[in-house]
Order: sequence, then structure tokens, then C-alpha cells
Amino acid sequence: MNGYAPTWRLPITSSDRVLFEIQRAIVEGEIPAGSKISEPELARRFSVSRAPLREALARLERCHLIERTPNAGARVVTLSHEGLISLYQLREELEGLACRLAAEHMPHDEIEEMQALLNRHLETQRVREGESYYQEAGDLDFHYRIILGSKNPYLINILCDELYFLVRMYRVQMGMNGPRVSRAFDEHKAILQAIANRDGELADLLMRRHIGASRRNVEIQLQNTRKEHD
Amino acid sequence: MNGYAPTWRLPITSSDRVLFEIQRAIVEGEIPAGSKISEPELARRFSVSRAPLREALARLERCHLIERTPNAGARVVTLSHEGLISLYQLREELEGLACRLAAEHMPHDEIEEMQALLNRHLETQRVREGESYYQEAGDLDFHYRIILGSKNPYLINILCDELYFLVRMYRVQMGMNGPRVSRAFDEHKAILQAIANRDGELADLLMRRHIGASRRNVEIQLQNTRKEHD
DNA sequence: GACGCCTTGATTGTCGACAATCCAGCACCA
DNA sequence: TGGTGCTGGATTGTCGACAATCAAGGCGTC
Repeated sequence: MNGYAPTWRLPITSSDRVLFEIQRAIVEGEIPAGSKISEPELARRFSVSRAPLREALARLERCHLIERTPNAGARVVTLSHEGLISLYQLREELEGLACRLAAEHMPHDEIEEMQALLNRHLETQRVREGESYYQEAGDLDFHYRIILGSKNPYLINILCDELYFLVRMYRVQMGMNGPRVSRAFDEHKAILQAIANRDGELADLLMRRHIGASRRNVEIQLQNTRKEHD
Repeated sequence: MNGYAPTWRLPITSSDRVLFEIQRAIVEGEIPAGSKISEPELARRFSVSRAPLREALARLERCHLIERTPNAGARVVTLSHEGLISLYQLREELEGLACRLAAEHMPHDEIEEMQALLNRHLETQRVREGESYYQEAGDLDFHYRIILGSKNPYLINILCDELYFLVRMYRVQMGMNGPRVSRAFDEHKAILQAIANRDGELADLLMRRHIGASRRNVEIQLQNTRKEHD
């Protein structure tokens, strides 16, 4: 299970299974960024034929985890500073929109469920301070639910199915946990409150700030590492 | 040829060829919206095996022209009012961002080329008044170039590769030419001028207005047809 | 010694056939 | 008569093998 696919189709085929495995392997760096993908090798590794494997590769390309060129094969994407910034730019815009739409369309019970969820996150976060994995899971879950609350199928597809694996990959492999752990919860709470008040404009603004803060945080982090390398 | 793929990979395989043909057929309604896709039938029709056909289907799903469910096959998407509105919401946001980025990153020569292009469009539009196909082509071309000018690869991919076939499908099959033909050129000119002045904020605003006007135009058009049906 | 061509090996793209699954229609039963 | 389970046909998912294409290394030539 990838753990975050919002609404996954059933039943699950071999191609799905292989897709999940490779997604996880790439996101966690088990298959290194930039490395070449060998179809026969992966087919053997997962004990399937090349047909379902290629189906899985097609979907990996869709979520930007690999890049394919005809007759030349596939490579795992190489992470770059520019790529990360481009990703953040998109997320600011799209998740801002998601907030505005969620304020309009998200049903009451989903909002209440999120508030309960946020309280639970706050507790567990106080207990196990710094356990970044759970913190990351909670953060992604929060963003996921808002996106789903927008009820815009194209927006949901782009963010949850196509972009978020890349987001996770950058987080894991570039070690993004930073000093924003505690502030994020307050920001989440404010965003959710705006949605509960059906104030789409404010929710939009707060989400853009929330992601924008992450982006600027990342930018200075990248500048520092760049200076270290000089 | 789809005619608008921004940067198409070479060489072209059978799967690419089939993809182009089916894309065109679906966009132009030759394969009706909502109809079921038969893999053996299409394979015969295009004289290829099912392997490249399925590859093409996977990519058709990626640009939202078909929907697949495991073990049940694929259907051409059904157009709906809600879907069209969702699409416009996304475009407002994404193309607004594209404008802001284009104002920052688009090189001078590309801007000059667009200005020349716009003048040419204005002339041909005056000559052959109402030839909606060329007008549509010109409009799409304008939007394409701005998107490419943003230099954000994810944004480019989403808009040019995944969303614009749907936009074209809605335009063709719902007959969107409306009374906005002449105003669109002035709006295009203003947007381009803002980009040339490196005023990203203004370009963003103008583009949102430009697409928002289309959306509202479509909304009242849809309300009218809905009333007629009552 | 450097450049270009050809051969060779491996990889990808495509094919036809088989296995697993689903859907429509019918018989059967309460 | 309405609902339920089964069966046959068709469709999809998967497989192994072949053909087309590309990349690397050796050879010959300038």
C-alpha cells in the first residue's frame, strides 16, 4: 500500500502491485535518483512479465518519478533545486485553489473529522517530539483531505496522484524537516478554521503562506548547502 | 499530428501514431463521448497489436480523454457542465501562474515573436471573419506559448500535455465560439504587453480575467441551454 | 594518433496466444 | 412474479518470443 492514494480503484492487478513497490522504492531512494531502469531486471525482481511492468512504468512517468525516451529506456528523475522550486510554485497555486474550493464544497462531517484528526496529531506530536516520519505522514494527510474536499476531480488527480509522490521523494531524499515542525500545526489549525467558517479567500491566503513559508525555508536551506560546497 | 504538442519526443513509435489518431478522433467526436472502447476493435482499425494500443490508452487516460477500470475496460469521458467548470477553475489558476512566471523568464526574442504572431492573427481574423477553427487554433497557440514561456516543466506538462486536449474537446463538441471572438484579441494583446513590461502581477490578473470571462460566458450559455431543456 | 564506419551485444517495441475476470442471459426457486 | 445462482461468451490482463532500434567497442583509414 502506498498509504496515501486517496481513492484507489479496485481490484488490484499485478501492474498495480508492481507500481506501488517501485513508487516506494524510488521515493525512499532504494532505487537511486538518476539511475537507469532496466526492464528485464525489474521484471525478474518482481516476478512479473514485462507487460505489467511497462504499464507500471507508464504510470510512474505520469507522476514524474521516471523519464522515458523512446528506444532508449527510462531513468529515475534527478532531483534539482530548480525542480523543487517549480514544484513549490505549483503547489502554492493549486493548494490555494483547493482551500478556496474546500471552503465552498467540503461537507460539515469531513471538516469535523479533520479537526479531530488535527487534535490527535497535536497530541502524538507532543509525545514523540521529532519523529519526522509520523509528522510528515500527518502533514500529508492534512493536505490530502483538503484537496479531496475541493471536489474538483482534475485538481485532485493532479495533486494527489501526480505531484505528491514527487513531494514525498524530495522530502525523504533531501531531508526536509527543518525547524518548521511546531509552527506547521498552528498554521494547519488556522487554515482549517477558515474553511470551517466558509471563508475561502482567507483559507486560500493562509495556505499560500503556509506553503510559501516552506518554500522560502527550503530556498535558504539550499543556499546554505550551496555555500558549503563552495 | 496533433499540431500543438509543445515539445514532442522523437522518434515516433506505433504507439505514438495510434495515440495521435485516437486523440483526434475523440476530440472531434468521431468516437462519441461516453462510448465504450473495444481494444480488439481499435487494434484492428489501426492495424497494430494490442500492446501499443494499450500504451496509447494509458496515455489517453493521462490526458483525461478516457477512463479505465480494471477488468472492465475503458470508456471515453462524458462531458458535463461540472467538468467544464472544474476545468476552467484550474485553468484560471494555472495560466495565471504561467503568466507571472513568463513575465519573469520568457526571453525577449520569444516575446517579440509572439507580438508578430498576434499581429498576423489580427489580420487573418479580419479577413476571414468567423472562421472559428483558425481562430481557435490561434487562441490555443497564444496560450501555449505563454505556458512554455513560464519555463516551469511541471506546469507545462499539466497544461499542454494533460489538460488542453480536454479543452479542445469541450470547445469542439459543445460549440464554444460565442461572441467573444473580437474581444479575445484585445485581451491577448494586453496580456502580452504586461509580460513584455515584465509586470507579472498584471499579466497574472489579466489572464485570470481573460479565462474567467470565458468561464462566465460558458456558464450563462449553459444556463440558457438548461432552461431550453425544461 | 584521431576520426569515422561497422559489427556486436543488449535493450526496447511489437506481436500472437493463453489465463483470469467480468457481463448478459437463462434456468431455477421462494 | 421477483430474486438468485449459474453458465457461456466476450473482454481484459499477462506471458514468452521475435523484430527493430540503439549504444559501445574494435577495426580500418587518413
